[in-house]
Amino acid sequence: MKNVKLKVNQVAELTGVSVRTLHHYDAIGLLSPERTEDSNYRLYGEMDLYRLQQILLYREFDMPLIQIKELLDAPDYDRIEELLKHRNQLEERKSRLNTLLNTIDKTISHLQHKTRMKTPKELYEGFPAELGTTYRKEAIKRFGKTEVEQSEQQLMNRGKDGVQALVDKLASVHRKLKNVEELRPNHEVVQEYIHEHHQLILAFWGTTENRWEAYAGLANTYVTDTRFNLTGEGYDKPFAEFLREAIAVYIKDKTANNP
Amino acid sequence: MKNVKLKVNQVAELTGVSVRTLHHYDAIGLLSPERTEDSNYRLYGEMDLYRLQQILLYREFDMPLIQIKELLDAPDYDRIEELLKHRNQLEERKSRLNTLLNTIDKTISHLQHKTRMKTPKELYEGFPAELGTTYRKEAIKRFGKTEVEQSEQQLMNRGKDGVQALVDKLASVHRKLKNVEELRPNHEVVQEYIHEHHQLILAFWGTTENRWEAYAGLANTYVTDTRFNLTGEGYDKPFAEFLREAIAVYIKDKTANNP
DNA sequence: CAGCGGCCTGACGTTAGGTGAGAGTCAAGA
DNA sequence: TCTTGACTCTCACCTAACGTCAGGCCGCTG
Repeated sequence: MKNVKLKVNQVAELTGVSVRTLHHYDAIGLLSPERTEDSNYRLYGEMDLYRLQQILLYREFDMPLIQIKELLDAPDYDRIEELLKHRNQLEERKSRLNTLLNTIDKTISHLQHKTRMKTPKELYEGFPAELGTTYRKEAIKRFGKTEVEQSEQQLMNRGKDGVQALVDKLASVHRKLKNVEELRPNHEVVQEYIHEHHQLILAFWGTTENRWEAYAGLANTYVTDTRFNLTGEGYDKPFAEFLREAIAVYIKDKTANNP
Repeated sequence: MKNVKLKVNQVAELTGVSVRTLHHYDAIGLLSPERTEDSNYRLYGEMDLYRLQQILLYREFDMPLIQIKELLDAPDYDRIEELLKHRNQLEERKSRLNTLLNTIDKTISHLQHKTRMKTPKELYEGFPAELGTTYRKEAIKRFGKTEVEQSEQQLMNRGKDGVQALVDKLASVHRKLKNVEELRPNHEVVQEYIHEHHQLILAFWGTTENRWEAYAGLANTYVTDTRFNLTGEGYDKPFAEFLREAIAVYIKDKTANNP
């Protein structure tokens, strides 16, 4: 007969529970092993380990520890009764969960109907000019109708608020860029913002594929097309040129790293 | 436009939440209504009530309040995402519950097989020796086969659980008696335990009729038959003699009072 | 003006441990 | 032999979502 006597850490590693948990079980009298004479260390014997196994089993059932304690101190026939009771509770929880899942589905669907839109026309309302209907025509020429319509569908799936979020974020990035207009176009911070800008443009295009030529073309349009109102204060040529430079740096950097 | 302004108790009755809950939601900044100028009472307006409705909806989904707070302060499209995440969590919980139900069923079935019995043979397995098969033969000689079989049927009608309960209780009484072995056999406490013992033995005999001679015979057998293992630690003659004396006192006392 | 009900804040308890802090213990290396 | 690091102990505060007092303020009514 092996006289196993394990200390807390050994038990913890053996069973996967934390030392604190063992302390706790001792504190509430659920599992109180003997102690060493002098140092007062906890020593777990075979019986203790068996009891711990039982505890972990019942704990798996989401049973409160106090109830587990009663259960383990009761004979088998009482345990069956308790387990049956507990089983019923679990069954109730399950049916409640099913109800919850249904309700949550309804809620989601409701929210989607509230925010989903149906036509591309609706989509382009409130769009930034550089990505509006004019761009759409050019895009169809360049990428083909099918792909453009796919992008539009992608965007519409974001829901009205989702698209608005993109629009807002783009405006925000423009503002941030305007604030660092005095820096070199290849400045770290500027390039960081340009990266954000690029990601947003890609989102508008409904793609994650890097269309460097298109992006460069967009940068160019900022300068040549006076209709653009990036900062909300009219056409700003110096800023547009700053942007074009910064974007050029960004593209050169990216295509150099991932040719 | 009606300018509803409700106090905590009115809101509580209207919505079914407790006043304390409203205080709590205020404390964590989830729902902070305006206050009256002088008395600092909380006043809930229409918007507050609507927000409370939302809170209760999401709370139904077992969503932590902190998360509900973020959700309600976020636009619709973010909500959908959060709800979808949360839906997944619920789905995981559900599948975990199913696993739990299976495991608990196995455990119950295991315990039942451990304790269930079908035949008198099985009945006597795990029986205390003084009431086991040997006793049965003697009992038939003394009381007749019919009556013994009736007793057995009685016992089996208690169900597997019930019989095990009796066995356990008898063992428990033995232990309690062992603990007071040092007292006089006519000590109040000892006699109280002997009374419990007597009741249990009568239950095993499937009768409520006082068979004093049989009980005295049993007490005698404790001493003479070395197979008996009352304390779970082998034959214990001094303890058996203590028991015989105590039972003798008990019988004398009872027959004196109810001749 | 006293009393009563409603309201307030503050504080402690609940579960099943997590996360230290401060101190004692043990075995091994310098 | 002393020191160091790993391990252990207890004490005690923290979590979520409130329940449950306790002590004190407010307003309305007899």
